[in-house]
Amino acid sequence: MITRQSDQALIRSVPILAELPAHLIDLMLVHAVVQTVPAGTRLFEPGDRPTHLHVVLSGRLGLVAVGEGRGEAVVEFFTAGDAVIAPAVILDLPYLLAGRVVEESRILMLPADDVRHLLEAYQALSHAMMRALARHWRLLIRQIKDLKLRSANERLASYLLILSGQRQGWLQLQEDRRLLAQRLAMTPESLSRAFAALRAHGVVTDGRKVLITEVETLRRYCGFDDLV
Amino acid sequence: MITRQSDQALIRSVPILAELPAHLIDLMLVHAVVQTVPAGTRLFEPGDRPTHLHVVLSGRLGLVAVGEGRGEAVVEFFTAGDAVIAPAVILDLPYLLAGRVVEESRILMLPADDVRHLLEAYQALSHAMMRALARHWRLLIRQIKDLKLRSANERLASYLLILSGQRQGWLQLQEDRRLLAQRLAMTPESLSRAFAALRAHGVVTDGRKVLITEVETLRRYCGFDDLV
DNA sequence: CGGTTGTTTGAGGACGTTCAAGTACTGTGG
DNA sequence: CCACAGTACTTGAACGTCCTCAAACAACCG
Repeated sequence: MITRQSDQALIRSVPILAELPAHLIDLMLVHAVVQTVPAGTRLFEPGDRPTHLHVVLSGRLGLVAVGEGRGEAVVEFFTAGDAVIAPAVILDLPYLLAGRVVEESRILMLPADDVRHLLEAYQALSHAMMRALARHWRLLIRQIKDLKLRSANERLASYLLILSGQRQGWLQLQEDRRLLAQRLAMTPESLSRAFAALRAHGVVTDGRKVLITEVETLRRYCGFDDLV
Repeated sequence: MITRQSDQALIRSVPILAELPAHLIDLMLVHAVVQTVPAGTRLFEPGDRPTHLHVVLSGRLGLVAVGEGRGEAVVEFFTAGDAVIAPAVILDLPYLLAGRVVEESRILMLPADDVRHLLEAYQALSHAMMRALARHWRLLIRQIKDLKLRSANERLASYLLILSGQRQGWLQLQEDRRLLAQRLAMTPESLSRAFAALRAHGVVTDGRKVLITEVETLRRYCGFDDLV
């Protein structure tokens, strides 16, 4: 039962739900609950069977690859509106990644069985889910391109350009350096050096604030392509 | 118009089509054509708008990331039954990758407009497509984990274990060393050294044939996890 | 104020690339 | 049948990138 009015509003603006007819949204929410979870919470671990589809209403959550004895890496951050690892829920297969709450978040939890049944029954829902997966698929491709073709410095440059929308000006990093390093597949030390290196290419830093002074220089430095 | 009997059989065993009612398959094939394309054919380049959904009926095709001045990398190989870059077709957005035919293939080409219309109209189709995307999503995740957490040698070991189904015995590489190196994000030289290194962990090679003698040794070496 | 945590800097080393040479296999034409 | 060229793969040496380890520094908080 969803009680808070603010949650109701947030839920109806989630991409996979936004365009659904109201009665279908209500159906999805029958057994749904919303939880406030503090930073550090581990929602699930690799190998767990998904019991719920988690949807981030607010806050921030990291998908973490755990390599026994090989450290951890962040595959992606999820924020408001993202459905977390729908593929595991859809296919009813164990998670490949861990879900860690990075800053306090409100999470909508939809029972996995309900989701699967509704996906089979309702055209509008499976179509919305398909499009959400397609969009996310492209994010992963962009990341694989980065990992295979770019150096550590270039990966940081590319990440900053995407964050900034390729516009000159200040932007605010949402993660601390350690997490950002794990997302960019490098150590915190290398990240620090990468920021230092980018000073020569139009990037100034001040704590978690970053100023991009020369977008074009930075774009050329990392071979940024405009493919959306 | 699809004339060959053998194509008809292949088409009906493609995952996204297999479970559809016959009349829906017929609808999808109204404007479809099947082409035989030789190795080396470039089906599309990054930035191209998708005109067709390509489905591989036989042969082999590589999805290639092109980094201006940074070389090329293979993101994934596609073989019989795979629908090639459905996300670009679904969203009607430019390709992020190039499609290159690696060995002579027969390709089913479905007009993109038709595919999008049918995806909107038919529950069975969007559901099948959603599941196909979810499965492929997990492949990409596994690759990102490899790239972020494993060394070059370990990536090769992991690739061989997946190819072999984790069974002892001979297996046949389908790609030449250069392409395999591009798939594993290393140079052909490093790949050669990686094969040499794996000799100490239960792997023997003879041209494109590879013998895994000690599955367990190899699993431990690369920290292989069983998550399906 | 000391302790904790997050970031930077430096030195040394491991992993992987680059460049260069060498070997093996293939098909071609004499 | 052999000489030759072309391709695929391997091996070696030097170099560069990034990691590891260690220390220094800053900010924050009890």
